[in-house]
Amino acid sequence: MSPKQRRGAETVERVLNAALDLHEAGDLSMSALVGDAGVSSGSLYHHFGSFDGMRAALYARCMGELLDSVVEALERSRTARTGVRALVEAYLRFTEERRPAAHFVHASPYAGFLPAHADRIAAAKGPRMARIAAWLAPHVESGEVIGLPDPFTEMLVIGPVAETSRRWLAGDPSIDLAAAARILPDRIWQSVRAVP
Amino acid sequence: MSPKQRRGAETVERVLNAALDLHEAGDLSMSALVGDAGVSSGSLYHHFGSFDGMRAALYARCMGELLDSVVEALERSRTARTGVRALVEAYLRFTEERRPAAHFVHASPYAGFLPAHADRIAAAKGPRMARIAAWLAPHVESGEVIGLPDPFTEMLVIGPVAETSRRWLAGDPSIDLAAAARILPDRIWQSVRAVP
DNA sequence: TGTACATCAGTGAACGCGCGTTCACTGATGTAC
DNA sequence: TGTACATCAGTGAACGCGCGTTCACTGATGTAC
Repeated sequence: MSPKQRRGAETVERVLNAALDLHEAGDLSMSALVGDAGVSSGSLYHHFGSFDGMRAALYARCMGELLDSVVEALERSRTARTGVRALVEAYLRFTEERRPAAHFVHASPYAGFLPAHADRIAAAKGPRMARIAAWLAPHVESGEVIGLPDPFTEMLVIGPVAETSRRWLAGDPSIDLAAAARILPDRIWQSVRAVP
Repeated sequence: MSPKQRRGAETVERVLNAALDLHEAGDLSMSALVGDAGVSSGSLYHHFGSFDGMRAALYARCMGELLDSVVEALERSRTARTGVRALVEAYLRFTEERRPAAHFVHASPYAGFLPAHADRIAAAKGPRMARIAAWLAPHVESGEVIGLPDPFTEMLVIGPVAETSRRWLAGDPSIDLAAAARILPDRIWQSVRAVP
């Protein structure tokens, strides 16, 4: 189902870009997408199998990009403290600079198309999450970061940042992402550091 | 638009209950709702004005209930530390015990019906949020809780809990709400306490 | 270098379905006198 | 206590619309010999 020719890969890109724009405008549908991307519905089915398949592909791409920028920031950091700070800042920067992608990522979890394409999503998330875990492990072992059962360190770090992004994306005028980038990193660090 | 007779109030309740069940089953639509609630579409329009109006009413009800249980837990606590703990536990308990309501609250923010009914939502949230703020203020003034610009204390407390709930609601098997209730309160407290 | 052929990519009219909405109407409830 | 009347509550057939999907087809690309 993934494109075998250069022409096909370009079409897929064009469709996903148009879909992201349409979703940001609150008007993503098959007919609108076919119009904006300049592609026939048949071609869209050729590449994605279904409309939901297209949405799953778009979700995998956006989520992959978000995790990439987070992982990149993380792997540039040496200490646990600067790593947490860099991760938080990268997440917030992605939200601001790539608003449509961040919006789609946050809007999708209950959209219903994820369960049917769980494998594709896992393929996009898995390797990146593994790199995050690999980065974190030595800092837990060294006693800088508290060791918690599996997803809770992630919840503590991602939780406040994701909630802040979500509110900003929903148009809450009381959210200032720049202020969040100043305030949240230190506070989040306090929640995951190991105090001997 | 709110019911003037007892009969009307009962119908509204019956409709909202059926709608919540249908949403939990992933099948909330006008026709399904009319069938399950045993009400005509005309009656539904009489009370809610539109399908989206009905969803806004359901959201306001669920969000009000969630905030009520959180506020109640908070106001039973005297110290800042036990308050944060009680809030986190109440939120997680609500997620587990009132799954359909929690699910609807988390699934709605990007559904598109909220902006058009913002006033109704604000009426449900406002008073409860004010009580939370009123509870918090003296603990900030006394120097127990760090004073942060407006929504950031909320982000730090709600963020990890909301993210945990969301994952659990989405069916993530790695999330254990009981473990979350054991681990998160202390860690969240570390993120908002003022260390002199 | 040229041609045959399999596969990939793309077309777009047509389809059925289920959605939310409307409206002219009947029945129930409560109040005024 | 009884009756008239305004308002609230509820009915359900009918409607139009836009949705995602299908399919028989043509055109483009790349490979083998």
